[in-house]
Amino acid sequence: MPIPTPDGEFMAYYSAQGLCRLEFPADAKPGQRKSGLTRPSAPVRAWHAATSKALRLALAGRPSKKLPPLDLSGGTDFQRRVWETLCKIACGQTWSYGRVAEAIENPKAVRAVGSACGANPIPVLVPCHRVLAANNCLGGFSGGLDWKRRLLAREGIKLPG
DNA sequence: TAAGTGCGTCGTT
DNA sequence: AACGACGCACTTA
Repeated sequence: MPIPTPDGEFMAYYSAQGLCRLEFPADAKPGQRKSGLTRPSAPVRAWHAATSKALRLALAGRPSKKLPPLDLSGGTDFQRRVWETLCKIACGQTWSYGRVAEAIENPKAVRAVGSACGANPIPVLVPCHRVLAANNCLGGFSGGLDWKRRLLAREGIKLPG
């Protein structure tokens, strides 16, 4: 379901367990089919309201009080451990990939942590953008580095350079 | 200091 | 067997 924001229209997808995917606005919107022939179920509508609110707060660089239930069952065990760890990073804070690796008690799996971040199905709400490389430099971002910079800037985080 | 190279390491495909 | 959203040690200029 679409989520209009000042930064464009995000797309949220729900499973029976909760929010399972969040997509950045598509820069080009070709055959945007009008979905929503059926009205979503009551729980999904409630989840979507929570998602929308949390997303708009996050885009404004503010911590969100409430999140919808997240369905992370799409990932492997390792990925879920990483994603759950990401959720512990407070707004306005940044961790290094190495610190995340330590947090999941697999300190040498630094590079694998990077891969897991890249596979994060719910960017912004699962704050993979708060993970920087060891030298406090940007690293990468699945949605594009410009997004990562913007999100961090709005949380008041300054980057070298 | 800044930029480039090489290698260790590990989960995923 | 190959490939990364890494980290570190170690050159060069």
